[in-house]
Amino acid sequence: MTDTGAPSASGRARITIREVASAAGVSVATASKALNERGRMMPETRQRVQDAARNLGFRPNAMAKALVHKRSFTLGLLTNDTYGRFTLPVAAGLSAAMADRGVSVFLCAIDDDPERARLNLEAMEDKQVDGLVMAGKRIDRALPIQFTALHMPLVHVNAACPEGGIGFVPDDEGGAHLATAHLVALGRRRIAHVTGPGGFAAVHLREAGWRRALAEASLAPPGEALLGEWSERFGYETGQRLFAAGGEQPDAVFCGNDQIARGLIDALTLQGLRVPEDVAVVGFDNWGLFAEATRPPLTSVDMEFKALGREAGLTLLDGIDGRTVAPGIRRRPCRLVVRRSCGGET
Amino acid sequence: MTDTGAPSASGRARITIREVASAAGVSVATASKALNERGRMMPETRQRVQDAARNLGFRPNAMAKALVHKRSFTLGLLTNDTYGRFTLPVAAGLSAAMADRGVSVFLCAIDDDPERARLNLEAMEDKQVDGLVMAGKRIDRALPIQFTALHMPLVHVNAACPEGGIGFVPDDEGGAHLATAHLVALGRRRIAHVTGPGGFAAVHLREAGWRRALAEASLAPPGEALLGEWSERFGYETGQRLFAAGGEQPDAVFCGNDQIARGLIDALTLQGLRVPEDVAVVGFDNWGLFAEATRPPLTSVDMEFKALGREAGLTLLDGIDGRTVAPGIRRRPCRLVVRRSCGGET
DNA sequence: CTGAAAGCGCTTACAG
DNA sequence: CTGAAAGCGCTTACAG
Repeated sequence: MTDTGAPSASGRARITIREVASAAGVSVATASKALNERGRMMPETRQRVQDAARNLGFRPNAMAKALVHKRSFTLGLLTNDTYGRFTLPVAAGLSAAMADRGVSVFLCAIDDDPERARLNLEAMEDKQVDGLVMAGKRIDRALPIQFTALHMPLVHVNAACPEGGIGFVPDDEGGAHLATAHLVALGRRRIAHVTGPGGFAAVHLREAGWRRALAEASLAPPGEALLGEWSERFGYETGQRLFAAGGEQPDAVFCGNDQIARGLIDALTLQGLRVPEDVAVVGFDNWGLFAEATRPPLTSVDMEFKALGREAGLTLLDGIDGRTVAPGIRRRPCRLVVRRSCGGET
Repeated sequence: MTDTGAPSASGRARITIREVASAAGVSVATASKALNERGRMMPETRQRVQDAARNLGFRPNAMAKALVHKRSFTLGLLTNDTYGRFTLPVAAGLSAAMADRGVSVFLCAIDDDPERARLNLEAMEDKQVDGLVMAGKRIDRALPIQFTALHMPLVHVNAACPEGGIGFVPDDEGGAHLATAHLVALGRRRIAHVTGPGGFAAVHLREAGWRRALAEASLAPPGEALLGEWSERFGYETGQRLFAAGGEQPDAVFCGNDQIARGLIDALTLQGLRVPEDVAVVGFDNWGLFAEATRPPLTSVDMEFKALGREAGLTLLDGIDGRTVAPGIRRRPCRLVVRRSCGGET
C-alpha cells in the first residue's frame, strides 16, 4: 500500500496496454489483438498476453477505446421526475440491464427546467453518449427539451413521444382491464371506479379498461367513473360519499391509484364496512409503501417500470448497433399483484 | 458528407476542432488555445476561431479531452437504496451541483448484491470516473463493496464510512433536538418518543437528541423511548396503547419517522383526541407523501439529503483537484419543517 | 504470425 | 504570435 495521500488518487497510475505488451514481450498491437480475441495468432502468444494482463490487473481505458470506436458505451437518462416514483424503477431496470452489457448510465435530473435540460443535454453530447432515454411522469407530457438536431438514438419512457419517435409506456387500459376482470371473476357485480383528474390521459385509458371488462361480463357500471385527484383525501371523501346513502352500493371499487384506494379503505373502515367482505378494493401503481400499509394489504396493478427501463435500454442498443427499430409507441403489459383487499385470496 | 446512413446515429458526424481550425484559417493547435482561453495570441485571431466554432456548432469531444487530461469529468454514484427514499434526493443534489461544473454522474444501482457491486465498480474504473460517491440507506451499514486498492477519491453519504474515509450523514441527534426543543418552546411538557428498532444507530442518536432537549428544559421524559419498527402499524398500535390508559398522558409525541407519526395520528384521531390541541406530533424524514397527507399536515425533520449530495460532490471535486480533504464523518444539520401537527402555527 | 505506422480528437511543450 | 510535433491509450489496416 503505497499511500501518497496527496493528489487526486491514491497510489500509482493505472496499468496501460503498453506495460502488458512489454511484460508479455510483444508489441502493443499484438497485445491488443490478443486481449480482444481478434485476428489469428499463436495460442501460446495470446495466452502469454492474457496472463500478463491478469497478473498486472490490466483494465483497458474505456475513453481511449471510445475514441477509436466512436462508441462510448454510455447512455444518458434524462428525467423530470424528481420524486422518483416512476423514474427510479425505470433507472434501476435500465441500469441493471446495461451494466451486464458494459454500458453505464448517466443520470440527469432536470426539474421541468428547460435551461437545466439544455445544460444536461449538452453535457450528454459532449460526453458522447451513445443514446438517450427520456423518462417522464406521465404519458401525455413531453419533457421540456428541444430535440433540434440530436445526434443520437433516443427513446421515451412513460412520457409523450414526438411524431416518429420511439416510446415505451405501460398499458393503462390493459392494466385496468386486468384489475376489473379479476374482480368480476371473484363474483363482484357492482364495481365502481374512483380515479384521478380528467386532465390525465391515463385516467381515460384506465376508465376504458374498466368499462371494457364490465362490458365483457355484461355488467353495467354502477354509475359514472368518479374523477377527482390522485390523493388519499379524495379517496377518503369519495368513500364516505359513495357508501353514505342507502340503496344499492358497490360491492367493489377499482381505484385509479393506490393513494385513492388507501383513503377509500380508511373511509369504509370508519363506516364499519369490511374490506374485502363487504367491498373489494383494487388499486393501481403497486406502490409498496401504500399497497402493503393498508389494512388489509392492497391488491394493485403494477406498471412494470423496471421492465420498461430494461426494454428501453435494449431497444436503444439496437438502434446504436445499427439494427432497424420501428418508430411508434409500445404499450407494455401491466401485472396484477393480488393481496387481500380484493378477497378470494388468503 | 459521406452519409452512410446505416450505423449509430442520424445525420453527419460531429464537427471536430480540425474543421473549426480550417474554417478560421489557423492550425489545430492555435484553435485549441483560442477556444480554451490559453496562452497569448492576437485577440483578432482568437475571435475568429471562436466565431467559427460557434457557427459550426462545435462541441469538443469530452473523451478526447479526458484522454489527455487524465480527467473525465465524470463521477460514479453507487447506491443500494433501490427504493430511492434516500438516494434520490442525494442523487438530485449531487447531479445538479455537478452539472453546473460540467461533471456528469453515472448511476449504479446495486441491490445489496456484492457481485453487482463489483461489476459496477469495474465499469466505473474502466470509464475512468474521477471519483465515487457511495450512498446508502442507513448510517451504520456499509455498502457491500471491497475497496481493495481503489484508484480514486471516494466519499460516503448516509452510510457507514470506513476508517480514514470521508462521510456525510445527517445530524440525527441535532435533528431530534430541534424537533423536541420546538415542542418544548410551544409549551409541551410531557413529550414522548416513539421510534424504530434499536438495531439502528439513528434510533439511539434521535433518542439522545430528544433527551438532551428535555434535559435542557429541565423536563423528565414521560417514560422510556418506545422502540419498535419504522411502520405506520407500529405507530398506530403504540398510539392506541399510549393513550388508552387514563392517568397522565403525553401532551406531545416526537416520532422517529413520518410513517410512525402517521399511524400514531390515526390512532389518536380514532380515540377522539385532537392533534395538535390535545397532543402535538412531530415526525422525522419530512417525506412529502406522508407529511402532507396526514390530517393535520405533519411537522417533520428534514435530513437535507439534497444538500448532502451536493456537499459530497463538491468535496469529491476538492479531492480530485488535489486539494486536501480531512478524513472523518461530517454530520450536517437537519431542518425542521413546521406544519400544523405541532400547533403554534396556522 | 507479428509489428510499425497511422489515426481517433484533443492538448501541450517547444520551436520558429 | 503561430504552427509542427509528440503524446494521451487504444485499435486497425497494412507490411513484413
